[in-house]
Parts: sequence; structure tokens; C-alpha cells
Amino acid sequence: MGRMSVAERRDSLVAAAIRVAEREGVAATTTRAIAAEAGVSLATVHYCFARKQELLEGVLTAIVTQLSDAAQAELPPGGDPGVLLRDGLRRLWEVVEREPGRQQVTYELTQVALRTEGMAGFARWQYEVQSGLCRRHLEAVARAARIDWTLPMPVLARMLLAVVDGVVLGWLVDRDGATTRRSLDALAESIGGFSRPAGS
Amino acid sequence: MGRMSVAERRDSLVAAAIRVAEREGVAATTTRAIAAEAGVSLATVHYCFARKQELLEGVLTAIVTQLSDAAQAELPPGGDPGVLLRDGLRRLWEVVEREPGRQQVTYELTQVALRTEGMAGFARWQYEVQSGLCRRHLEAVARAARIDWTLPMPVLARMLLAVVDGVVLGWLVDRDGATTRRSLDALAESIGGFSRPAGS
DNA sequence: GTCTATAAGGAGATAGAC
DNA sequence: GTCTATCTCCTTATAGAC
Repeated sequence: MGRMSVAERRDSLVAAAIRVAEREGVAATTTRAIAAEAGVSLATVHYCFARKQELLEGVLTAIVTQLSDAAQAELPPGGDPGVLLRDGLRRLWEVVEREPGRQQVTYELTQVALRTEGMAGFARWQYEVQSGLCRRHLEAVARAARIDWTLPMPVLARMLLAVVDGVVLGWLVDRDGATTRRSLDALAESIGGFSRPAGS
Repeated sequence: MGRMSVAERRDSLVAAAIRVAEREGVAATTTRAIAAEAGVSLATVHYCFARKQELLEGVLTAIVTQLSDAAQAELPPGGDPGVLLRDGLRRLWEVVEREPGRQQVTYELTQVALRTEGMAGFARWQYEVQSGLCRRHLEAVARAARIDWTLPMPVLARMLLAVVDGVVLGWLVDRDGATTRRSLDALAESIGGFSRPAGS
């Protein structure tokens, strides 16, 4: 843990903060805990980030960016839109179920951002990014299944994002994976129903 | 603000805590802030609640109970299940849009409960109560529309609860009421589709 | 039952040596 | 860049007078 550039140290502190937040919760992610996790002194944290809020913004940005990078997937042509959506959500679900702490941190950070002066914009940005991922996936499904959606894209994207958020939130509370997966499948099928053959 | 019984004082402190939490967030709901809001001294709070966690449990209980009481509604016979569900969600939405702080506090408290030793049970209880409300509403819709649901009730109830949670969560971030209402309508219609005429 | 006063500790942030 | 030491403020909780 010798000397490194400010940029490297910042990345290392953000990574440490994410580990602490997943393990202990965002509320318990103090600058002291982050410093200990990263193996540096408290003052080093404040040398790299003028205020703690800047570090939290870095955490939120890193989490959203990682999620965004992981969500890219191309779809082979053909198939039913409901089935394509269902398969996409099942792949997403595997990731969620493997990293529950990450999802919990995401929701906690959104709440913190909404309540913190000057961070509300980050919450909205996070939501726009996730909404954009939903939109792109819905467009990919439309191309693959050769259909047009019968609802405006903003409405459909919001439906899909709401379904994912709500389902994950519920699972974080009761950890009933079986019922959760069946609900997710049914909701995917539902949304797939808002389609008609392309150009008709 | 003279003397009152412990029970009365506890209720008054819980009510004060809810007001502070709606205004400032659960994280900022300190015993001092609650005492000030209730017009009593700090020591009085600790006289009525041995630990702060007991007070928070009282807040969560009060919020869930109030929500539960407000959700009762009888449905006139006849109509389409999707339309009945949609109308129910629209009534619920009016309440949500009128009291955004209340919803935000609910999510914040769930997160706190999940992270707090000894409070995880409260989060699960909260979820079971809300799930029960969804189940009862779905059963009422089935009676009114004379249909049977084509999915098991636990799955349907979870779908409905997830939809409400996800939609509210998204609206708390971007406050786009128009898109939110259209998404809610479409999702209600979707869930209504998992039905067939009764006894067929 | 309610108060004032205080304990005991944790938080973010900074000063100044190296 | 990183450290130790410290400041200042705020938190939960308690003691003891009234």
C-alpha cells in the first residue's frame, strides 16, 4: 500500500467503499471504515476527496457504470417477444441473486441521494441510465422478434424498470427465489404482450 | 404539552418521528429532532423508549398499520378484471402522489430494518402485511368480475406488490406523474390478463 | 413524568510533520 | 502522498433534581 497517484487512490477508495457498503450498509460506510478497508489513514481519504459526498458520488457512478457495461447483450433473430424478454430478465436475475449486497447498496444510495442537498441529480441520472438500458433492450427485442411495441417507448421502459426494481426489492426482504422467478417470468410475458407484428 | 401517560407520550413521539422522517429523512431522524418536534426534552424520549430502535419499530408498525387500514375497499359486481385492478391502483396512486414523503420513509425504513440487527423480522412482517393486502384485493377483483386467476395467488400478489413498489420508487426519483400513471394502467391491464371466466 | 446536565463515543474535517 | 494527532460537532444514553 505504498504511494500511488490521486486517481489510482481514488479508485481504490471507491472500491473499498463499495465493499464496506455491501457488507455493512451505506449508513455504516464512514470515512474511517473506508480508510481501514483500503488500508490507508483517515487523512488520506480527505486528501483524495474534499468532502465525503464526493466519494459517495464516485461510488454511485461506479456502480451504475459497472451495471451498464454488464447489461450489453445481442439477441439472435426470431422468437416471441415475451420469451425474449423473459430470457433477458432471467439472465439479469442470475446476476442479482449472486450479488444481493450490490443491489441493496444501489437502493440505499438512491435514497441517500434523494435526501442529500446537491445529490438529487445523481439519483435522476442513475434512473435515466437504467431507463436507457431498458429502452435499448426493448428495441433489441423488437428487432429480433420483428414486432412493433403498442405502447410508447418511455412508458414501456418505465414498466420494465419498475418491474425489475419492485421484484428485486421484494426479494431482498423475503429471499423467496422461487416465487420471485415465477413473478418475473409472468411480468415479462405480460410486457411482451404489448406488441404486434412489425409494420402491421 | 403537560404530563400524559406513557402510552399517550409514546404515540405522540411516534407521530413526531414520522413527521421528522417525512421532512428530513430517516437518517436525520435523531432522538433530539424527535424530542424537539414533539415539544419534550431529550430525556423524555428515552423514558418512553429504552432504545432508539424501539421507537423506530413503533414508527414502522404505525406506518404499515395506517396503510393497511386505508386500503380497504369493496368492489361492485361486474366489469373487467384489468379495469378493476386499474381503478384500484389509480385510487392507491392518488394517495401516494399526495404523500410522497410517506412512501419515501417506508422504503428508507425497510432498508434500515434489513441492515439493523434484530429488525429484519420487521421488514419481513411489513412485506407480509402488504402482500396480504394485495392478495385480498386480487380476491375481491376475482369475486366482482366472476373470474378465476390463472396463476397461483402468491405469485400474483407478489407481481402486484412488485409493480406498485417499482412504480412508486421510480416516481420518487423523477416525479414524472404522466408516464407513471400510464405505466401503472398498462401493468394493471397486464395482470388482469392472467384470468379466465370463473369455474371454466 | 419531565426536566437540566453530562457522560461517552463516533462522525467529518483539518494541521502540520515527514 | 501519507501519516499522527487533534478539533469540533453531533449522536445515543444516563444521572439525579423536581
